[in-house]
Amino acid sequence: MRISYDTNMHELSVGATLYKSVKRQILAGLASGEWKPGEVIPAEKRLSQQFGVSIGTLRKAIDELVAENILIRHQGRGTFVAMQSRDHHLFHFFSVVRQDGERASPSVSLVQFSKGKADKEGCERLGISSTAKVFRLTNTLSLQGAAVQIDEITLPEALFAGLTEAQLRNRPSTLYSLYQVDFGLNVIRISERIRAALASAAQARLLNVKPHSALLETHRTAFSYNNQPIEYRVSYLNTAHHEFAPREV
Amino acid sequence: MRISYDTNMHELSVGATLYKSVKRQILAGLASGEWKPGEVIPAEKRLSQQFGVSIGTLRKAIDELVAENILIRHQGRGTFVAMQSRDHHLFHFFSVVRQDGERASPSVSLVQFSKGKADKEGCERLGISSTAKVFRLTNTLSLQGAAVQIDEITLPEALFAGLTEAQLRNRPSTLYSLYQVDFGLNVIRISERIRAALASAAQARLLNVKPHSALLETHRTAFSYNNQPIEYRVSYLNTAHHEFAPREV
DNA sequence: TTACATTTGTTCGTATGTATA
DNA sequence: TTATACATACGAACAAATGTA
Repeated sequence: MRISYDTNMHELSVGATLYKSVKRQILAGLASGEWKPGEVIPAEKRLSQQFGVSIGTLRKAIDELVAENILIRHQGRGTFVAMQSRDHHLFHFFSVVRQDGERASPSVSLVQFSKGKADKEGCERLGISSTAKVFRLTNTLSLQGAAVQIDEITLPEALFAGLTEAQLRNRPSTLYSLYQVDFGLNVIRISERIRAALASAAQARLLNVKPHSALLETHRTAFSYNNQPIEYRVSYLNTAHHEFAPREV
Repeated sequence: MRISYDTNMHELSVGATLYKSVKRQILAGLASGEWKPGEVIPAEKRLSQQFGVSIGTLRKAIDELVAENILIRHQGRGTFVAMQSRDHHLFHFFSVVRQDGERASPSVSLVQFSKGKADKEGCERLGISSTAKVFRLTNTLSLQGAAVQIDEITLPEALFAGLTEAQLRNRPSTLYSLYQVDFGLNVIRISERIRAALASAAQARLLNVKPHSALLETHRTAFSYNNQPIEYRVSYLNTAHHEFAPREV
């Protein structure tokens, strides 16, 4: 058998290999909302025909997406778009524990909501221009009744068009679930950097500590498919009775 | 073409699938020392013949071992047994980066070495009695010439019998390499908790900061096989120009 | 309960591309 | 240049799990 590869047929210009191209096309389908979390995507055979590649190539593309926890395969049932439930978001992305090791889910309270421009670092992390409009919100997180963390969150207006304060106050689940359900934005990865800082007067008031207490300052960028940054947040944690617990390695 | 699968030929009794069986056989070769860290293993074609499987099946077995960082493939050169080198320990367990994101390896300086008893938390983390003897050492870590972190390390004497100050000062590589080479203790997992703290006078002097500056305080327990704790350390990081970078999730 | 269609999982073998020594 | 080794791609056959008629 003679096999000839006509690369032009498959638009291989960027990622160089065919299966990477297929992977990108599947990711595009996810990003566009064509296939939503929890739903089943078309069968391998059908997708391979649709993309004009062999079943093996299609499987290799899906293999990588499964390894990245973006798709989930069930033999005999199909391949599904991974769903990030409240619990997933909570225990996957919330790393604060009590000093005795006890984990609990925080109760969130919105203290400020406005529209404006992002600061310099926010623009960089979100990959937006310094003139772009953003939503800015401030939350306090309470554990066992006491406020222990302040979250200052920046969201690009281009991605969260129409977001309202009421929407935030009335949301039934986590913020990341709201991103998913109301805006089709799935947080699949976060990148964090942690520093120590001294509490400002305003922070001290919110957290009920003395000014110039030591706080844990975390800068987080949250990404969706295709490494698109969708949220930038700076958090301030009172570590008098709680700690930050990174993933074990 | 007629394909018949004679499962008995491949000893599939345990892992159920052929490639899993091949994977186990490769792992056995590694454990037996047939192929040593840093060495190249036989070519895929040769291994597939040796195990009596197709090249695709052999590749699938190796795929998983590569994903687990047990083997490393180099196109055109061969497949190598992964080595846990200085760099592995460094970049796997050292999470401090400069605020511009630049990573560098720290230069370590021993400032104190003694034998005594562990504090309460040290005893708990190491699972030893409050009367057990331990080694206590204090290091400063410098990046770009300036001290940025203090490490206070506690080691059970039962595991590190005969450890000397000279041994620590003259070690050619990382501390964890010394554990491995001189005491046969492999650090395979660490558990950390992070707080913010105010610098004491002594800490301020070592890190060249003002007393009551904010420092990042990390409590780490290092484990060997079978979840045996072998080291407890408390670190104090000056985050004026550096940050703690957890694994991305 | 059984039979069947559908879907993913595993295995085979071959051809060709790309990187390295 | 040549040989070797891994990387990508094709397609076929069969196995196992699942849901449904």
